[in-house]
Amino acid sequence: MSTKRAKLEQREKRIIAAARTVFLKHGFNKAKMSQIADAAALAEGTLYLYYKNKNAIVKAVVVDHWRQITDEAQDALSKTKDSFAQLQALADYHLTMMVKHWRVIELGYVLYYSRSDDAGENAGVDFKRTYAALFDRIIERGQDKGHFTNELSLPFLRDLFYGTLEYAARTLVLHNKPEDIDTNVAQLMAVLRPHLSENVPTDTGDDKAVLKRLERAVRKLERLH
Amino acid sequence: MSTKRAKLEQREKRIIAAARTVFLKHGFNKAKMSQIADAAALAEGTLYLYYKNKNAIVKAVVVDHWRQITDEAQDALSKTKDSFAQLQALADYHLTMMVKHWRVIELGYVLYYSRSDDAGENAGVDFKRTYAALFDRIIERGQDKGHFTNELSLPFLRDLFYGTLEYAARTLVLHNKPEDIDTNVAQLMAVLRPHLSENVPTDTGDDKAVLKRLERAVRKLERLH
Amino acid sequence: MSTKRAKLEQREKRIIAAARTVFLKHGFNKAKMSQIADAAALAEGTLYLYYKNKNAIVKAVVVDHWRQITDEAQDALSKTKDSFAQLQALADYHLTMMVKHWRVIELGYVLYYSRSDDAGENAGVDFKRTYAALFDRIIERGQDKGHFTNELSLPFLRDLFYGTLEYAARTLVLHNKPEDIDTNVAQLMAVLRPHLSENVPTDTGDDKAVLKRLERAVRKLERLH
Amino acid sequence: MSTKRAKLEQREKRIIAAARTVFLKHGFNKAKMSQIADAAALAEGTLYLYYKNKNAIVKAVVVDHWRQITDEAQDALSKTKDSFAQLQALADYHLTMMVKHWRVIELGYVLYYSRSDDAGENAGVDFKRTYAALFDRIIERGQDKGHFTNELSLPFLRDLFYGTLEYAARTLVLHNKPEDIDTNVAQLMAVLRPHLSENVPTDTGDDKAVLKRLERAVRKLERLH
DNA sequence: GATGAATGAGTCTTCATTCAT
DNA sequence: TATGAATGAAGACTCATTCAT
Repeated sequence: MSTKRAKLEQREKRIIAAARTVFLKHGFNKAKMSQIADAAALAEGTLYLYYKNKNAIVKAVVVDHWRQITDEAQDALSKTKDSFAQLQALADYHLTMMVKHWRVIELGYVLYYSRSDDAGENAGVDFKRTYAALFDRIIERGQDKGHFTNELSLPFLRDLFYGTLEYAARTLVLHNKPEDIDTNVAQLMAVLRPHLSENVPTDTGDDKAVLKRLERAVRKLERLH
Repeated sequence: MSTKRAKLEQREKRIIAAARTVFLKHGFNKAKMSQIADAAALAEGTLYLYYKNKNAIVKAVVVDHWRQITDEAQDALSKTKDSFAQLQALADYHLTMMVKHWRVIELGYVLYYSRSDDAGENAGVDFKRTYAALFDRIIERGQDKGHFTNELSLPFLRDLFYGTLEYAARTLVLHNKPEDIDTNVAQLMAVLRPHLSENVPTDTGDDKAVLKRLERAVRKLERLH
Repeated sequence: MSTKRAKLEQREKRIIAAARTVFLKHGFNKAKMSQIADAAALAEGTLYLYYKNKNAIVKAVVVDHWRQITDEAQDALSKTKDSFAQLQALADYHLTMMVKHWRVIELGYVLYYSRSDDAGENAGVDFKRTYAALFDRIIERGQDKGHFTNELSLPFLRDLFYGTLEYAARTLVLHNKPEDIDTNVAQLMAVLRPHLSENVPTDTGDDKAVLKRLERAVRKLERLH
Repeated sequence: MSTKRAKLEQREKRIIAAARTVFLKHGFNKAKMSQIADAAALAEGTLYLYYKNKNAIVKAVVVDHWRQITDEAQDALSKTKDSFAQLQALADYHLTMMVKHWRVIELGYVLYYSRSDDAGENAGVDFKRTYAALFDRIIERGQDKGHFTNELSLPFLRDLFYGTLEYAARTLVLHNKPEDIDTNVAQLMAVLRPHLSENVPTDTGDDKAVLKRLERAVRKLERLH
């Protein structure tokens, strides 16, 4: 019955949701199976009907997360066909997501660094891959269409893109300024543009940027008193 | 007395060195106090004479690591006075170090994400700060000397710099290509140069002089925070 | 109705057969109810419609086994009327069976040594009795017919017979030499013959033994009243 | 310090003693580590300083038992130089011991039938070997001295000897008649003698007929029970 | 100061058994 | 009757930390 299948999936989702909550609150090691069971309103043993062990649960949480944001990101990209605009949309989406789901990302590291003896259990730890490929595709298409140069290597561009945004996210989270997402995205795009677009008469609006920041600085000064 | 002090410090160093080895090999959770004690050729109980608990030891390891690389980086920087060359030297040093000491970095996260109940224990987790400041100083001095523009905000530049390099390091480590350090550094510098150096044929604005002075003023205001 | 009864019994047999397979493969404790259910092509819960619990199933397996080999042994015995030949046939059958079904025998011990709190559950653990009685009957009949002496007590003879064969079976199994069954049987018979057959010049002290037993029998009779 | 070594061994002995008690009372599977710890007046964790796991403890119990009885049996044998007398002494000792320590013997089976994945953990499960060798040595020496024939193979003799005694022990235990040890030993020796001794002058009794009839009468009385 | 044996709280996981469907 | 998903009690084992020597 599709009902059965549906119920099963719903249970799985409930477990994942519960687990995510608990893992985010306590981190992998301090999260207890009993807490997850409680949060999912299930018996502890029941968890093991759906997932082999604690590791399998984190993996499911993380994989689920990346699948979900891959879908969302794809939606965000579909709104424009311009390669550069897509890049900006991805940057925006990524940074927003990172700030919001910071600790899920961290959770992913648990998977990298817990090598189990059971071969095959580590399979599917390439959860980021599809997501990361979104970036690659934008770049490659842009290059195919002749909009982008390939002055910089794709791996480097990717590292620059995601690395910068991850650090930016961390900065924003630590300093508790999630409102600066736009600024960071804008600056990242400013950095990338000349290395992607063919003959961009270096960015106009330079002075405007300065003026904008002046305004903000002034506002802050005003607020300080 | 100074002998006593010296002996104490030496013991501490031996513990840190031992702990670093063990932590790097097994990660925080799988590293056992007994292993650390063995590696330090001390009894387990003795560790507790020098460090309150396991957490205190990781902290010491991480703090020590960052202090050490801060020193080394400073040495690397001292070889030139040209701001851009310094930046390149820092990038080179940082990437090399990251590739080499990848897991120490990861170790640092343990500290962020293990909130102990004991207030104050989490103090001093700003181990990266001094190190990160190296970058800031290069940029600021470059700007002060008029070599660098401040088209991009310092926090953003910092995130771009370290974020890109961390991701690049991860890529190099995962793909096992530590020889590509230079390529990555070169590309990063290529990306940064136009946003730092003055003489790049930026837009042919006339009122540049004014803007420039304005910019510097803004920068200082911003730094005042 | 008899159809119903028949179906029920068939189900029980299927369960027993499945359980035997699983128990033999894994031993009692490592055998899982789920495995038995799988092997019987039934749902786990269904097992409990036929047997109260896991213990009841082992018991059924063991009892069934002994009943079955009792039948087979009886067949083997029916081929001759000579007491000694029957004894040999039984020895041969028993050793062959032991080597083949070694672990079923072990399984029987589980029943002895798992005292359940539920009184009465342990009833009927005398599964071996009927089988062991085969030996007794051969001896007794042989004695009745005057073919066998009773120089040795029946219990002792029984222990000698089965004990020797069980150890022999173990030896054969451990050393993986199931072909030596005949040799062992032959030696056992050689040992028994002089103590059973009349015409053998029996050993001295024989009369004393008889007298002693007479005394004991008398004493018991006295005690009975 | 020999004090240290002594203390260690004493602790081990205390654990073994405690474990033996608990295992005998509950059997392997139902015996809990916590019970053993309690019985040894130690913390549960302490057990693991001395023994790797529960299995290691049973093994130690069983091995210790067999070593001990091997020693005791050797003492018992040393009291005579006559091969046959030694055999009788061994039979007597063995049966007495089996009746007394019945369940320790059973415990040994746990080791046979619990194959661990950890290679080498199963090493030393030949605890019986040295003990069993006592029998072999008596037989072989007897043969060397020309006192024993080798009409029957050594392995068969061994199986006969130990098998019979084990079954006899079980019978005695089950029927709760530990006083019949002598009877069983006597009968076993009676069985073995003609197959070992060279020229036993069997008695040329005349009054056989009388004895025979008496025997039958006794047998029937005995059967009446 | 140094030791390392002892501690025991803490947790994942298993699996016989139940019961709603 | 049959099912099999859900249960939850139970237990082996780990390891950071303590403390008597």
